Amino acid sequence: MSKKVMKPTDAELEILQILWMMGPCTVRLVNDELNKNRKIGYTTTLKMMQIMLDKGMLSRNEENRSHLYSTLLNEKDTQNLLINRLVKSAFGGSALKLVVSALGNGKTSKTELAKIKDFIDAIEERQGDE
Amino acid sequence: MSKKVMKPTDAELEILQILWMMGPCTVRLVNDELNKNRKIGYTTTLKMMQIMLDKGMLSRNEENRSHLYSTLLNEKDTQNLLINRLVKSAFGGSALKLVVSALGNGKTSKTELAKIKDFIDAIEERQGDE
DNA sequence: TTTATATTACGAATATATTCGTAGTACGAT
DNA sequence: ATCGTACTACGAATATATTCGTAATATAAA
Repeated sequence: MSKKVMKPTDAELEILQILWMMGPCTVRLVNDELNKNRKIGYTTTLKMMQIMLDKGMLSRNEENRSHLYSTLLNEKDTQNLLINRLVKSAFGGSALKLVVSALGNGKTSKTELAKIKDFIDAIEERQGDE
Repeated sequence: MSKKVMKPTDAELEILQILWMMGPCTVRLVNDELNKNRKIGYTTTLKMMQIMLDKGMLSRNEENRSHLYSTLLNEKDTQNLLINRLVKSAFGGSALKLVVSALGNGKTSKTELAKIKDFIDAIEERQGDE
């Protein structure tokens, strides 16, 4: 049971985000959602989702005339893939540098910073000594 | 004086990383460096760098026959651009989630984790109260 | 000088991503 | 049954990214 992980394109990621957030959707729903951000034709969205189906990123339920699409990509796995790629391709392999860059823009709130420290504490706790 | 920031493609990023690391380089040097990771033809690298020159990502010194290319993209700015895009496109806009994901794979050393906490402390210090 | 080598310029093939139009079909309303 | 609407399938245009071959030219070596 190997988990499916693949690198989505930008347009595919837009669609995945909607499916991750809203669960199984019709093309119509996804297209409406996309159009909140930018103008995009219905058949464009349809084609994209058909391609993603071909690629094995999505599945669909064809019981009804308007099909219900679901994502087959795990959100966290995909996020990890993208982060690891970015760390490798733009930060010389250093996750530290990436984190510093992510936090260093001054836009992260005190609350969030505190949460991150808590999170690190938890990791350290789990790691113990080695 | 607006700083130049643009989104490089994957292949372009490979080249940028080399130039950021090694400073101004000939095509030959960059190509040799690329071939440490994967086979890629000399004229492919040349063409890429010419395209990047067109796009305004690189400049070059033509005094000698073999031109010396330099990057015009600031490393940190580019990193920030890529991170911000990733946060937006895959993490629903939450830098916190990205950081958690980056640190959560268990591959970050105690030393690095400690460094990050120090870094956060420094940010908090700088932010003061608001 | 002649020859061999390294470099640039450039066109073009290939691959991939993104967009949409058209045609066909199912379904509900009249 | 007919019409209008919503949906799917599919081809294809467009854009962009990636790859490399060929030709021209400059430099160095013989």
